[in-house]
Amino acid sequence: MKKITIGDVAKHANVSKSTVSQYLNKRYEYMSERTRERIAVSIEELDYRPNIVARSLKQKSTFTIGVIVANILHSFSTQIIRAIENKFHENGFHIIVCNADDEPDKEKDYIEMLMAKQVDGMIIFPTGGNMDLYNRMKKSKFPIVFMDRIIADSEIETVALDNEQAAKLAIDEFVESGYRDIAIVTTSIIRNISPRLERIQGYKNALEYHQIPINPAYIKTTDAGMISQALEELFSYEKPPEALLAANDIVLMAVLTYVKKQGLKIPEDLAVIGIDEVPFAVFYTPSLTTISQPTIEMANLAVTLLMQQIDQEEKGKPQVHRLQPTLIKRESC
Amino acid sequence: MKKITIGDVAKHANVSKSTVSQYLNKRYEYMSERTRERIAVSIEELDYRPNIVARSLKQKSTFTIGVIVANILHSFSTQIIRAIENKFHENGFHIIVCNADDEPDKEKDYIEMLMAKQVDGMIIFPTGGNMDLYNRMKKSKFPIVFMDRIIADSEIETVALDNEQAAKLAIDEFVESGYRDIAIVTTSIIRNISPRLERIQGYKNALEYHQIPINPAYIKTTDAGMISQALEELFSYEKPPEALLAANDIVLMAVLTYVKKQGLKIPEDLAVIGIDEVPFAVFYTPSLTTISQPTIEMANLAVTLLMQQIDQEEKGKPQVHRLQPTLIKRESC
DNA sequence: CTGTTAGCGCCTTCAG
DNA sequence: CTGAAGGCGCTAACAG
Repeated sequence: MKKITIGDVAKHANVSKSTVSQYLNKRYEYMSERTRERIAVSIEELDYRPNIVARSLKQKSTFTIGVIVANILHSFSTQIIRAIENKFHENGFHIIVCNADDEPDKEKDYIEMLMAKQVDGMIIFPTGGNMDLYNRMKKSKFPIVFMDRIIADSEIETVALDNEQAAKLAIDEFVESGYRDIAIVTTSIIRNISPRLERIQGYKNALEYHQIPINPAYIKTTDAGMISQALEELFSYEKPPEALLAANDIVLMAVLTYVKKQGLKIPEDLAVIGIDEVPFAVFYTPSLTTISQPTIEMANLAVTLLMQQIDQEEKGKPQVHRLQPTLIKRESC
Repeated sequence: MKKITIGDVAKHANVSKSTVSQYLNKRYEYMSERTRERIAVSIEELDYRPNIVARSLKQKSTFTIGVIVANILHSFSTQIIRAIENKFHENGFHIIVCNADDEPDKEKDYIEMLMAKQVDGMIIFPTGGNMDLYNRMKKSKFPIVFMDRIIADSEIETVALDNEQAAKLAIDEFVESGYRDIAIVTTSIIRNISPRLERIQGYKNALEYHQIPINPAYIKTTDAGMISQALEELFSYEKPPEALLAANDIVLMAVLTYVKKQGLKIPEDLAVIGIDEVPFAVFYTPSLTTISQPTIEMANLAVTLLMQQIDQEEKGKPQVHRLQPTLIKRESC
């Protein structure tokens, strides 16, 4: 059951390897009708398939893209991955998805692996812990675009949400509904992950805008596993918040779990808005008001930007591209 | 910024390419301490990374595995993918994930692409629409394991849930809670997708076991988009069911949406059990009783079986490996 | 212990 | 219009 190669086809069709190669690459302008036909038949009969690895070696292009997400547990990540895959599939590219688990070391490993595999480019949700690597890649003009998280001074094309606006949308909604004691809880901030910082900033700005004093005790940032403790604290205050912005889907789920355990009622006891659209938002009772990210556009933009780099279309200065969130009004606020 | 190769390293270290190659492959038993050191330094200085594509061409092994899921929208798929990726990562393998979208043509495309890319093996959630292809792969001893869906006569190692048991667990629970009018709804069955068929069969067997007559009107199978209509029908009957088994997570979500729209109360108006564990099961009110698949074990088993094939460990007849579901008792029944 | 020599399967001039 | 020859970067005998 040996693998059949271009040589076998050539022999079978009584032509040379290069002729077959021409055929494969659709350069049959200067090829006789007859040979073309013969080659087609041979390929068919032998059930030949070109070896992409060999081709890649020669052409320095593997038609595969590496995608590294910081944390695949966020529904946002999987949504983006799906959209990216779709888009690349249209372009004949494959993607290799890697999950860095928020660990810079793992990310580094993956980046090096993917480089070694000669991927044509990468889309990364950066952990932020590998500046040197990012810079080296940038310097060597390796095609790369960042997603979701802004890495200061990285000079790398980045697609991100307008996070301040996301928080603002939520706060505006809360305020409009008459809430003033509004808390925000996000996952840990110690590694300066930009969306979280920005969402908190947006929260503060929005409160200020509405002339509501900022209560630092209403801002909780903690590891995913510690969210329920943070909530307990929040609700042990003399004046617990009446509204809460969950800065991502993981926080939202923790909040809902806490709410259930405490027998709180939404929105009477606590109004809730979550950033990130979640599948259960519609049928949860009450249905959940969310701030949705335009995942498809974000993915498409990232793909486009990457393809431009791959195709060497110089594009001036790399930028941060901010896409706009939208509020999906439901009943939790 | 040219790519630096093994040749550059050799030159830099004043040795031959093969010596460097030895070094890279950790065969330094017969290598002088000095050369080893020199090579290490050169690699460091030049920031050299081996080109895996070239290595793959030579070694006929790419250390990458293709994973094709029939439909990535099932949470089960993503859970399995995560687990598979984890496991392969331990083995130094990468995976390329493809989504066939339940379209055999797309599946075919992907299989051929992956073969062309010389992946070392594939794990497939088969659509069932490419028997000829499956057989050809099988015949050529290409390493492959099927997941989730049984393809009759395929002679391919398969990891699947004991689906009849899954349904039985649910029915037993319903019956124990005093329900007798029990419906089941699954996504479409026209392409004979085995888990769905088996779950229905398990449902029937279990009812029979409990000496409850089977009411065909209580068995609904329909496209994902049409589930709400099916439910409407179900509830327009003179005697609507009091309990409902959602055969997968997509159905479950549709059911919950319907329930909300109609203002039904779970479990008073309708008891519900869903097959597939879902993230919102715990905090939904009432929390949802589910039948959980042992995703991690299933993934690990699939990986193990595939690795055995890759390592040429002949294993006698291929089998269908059935893993056991477990009931997670909560409040919806 | 290290270097030489041949490829892996394909693509690409460049003759013919 | 077609074939011969060389090379992509790496590995694997086989000499030395």
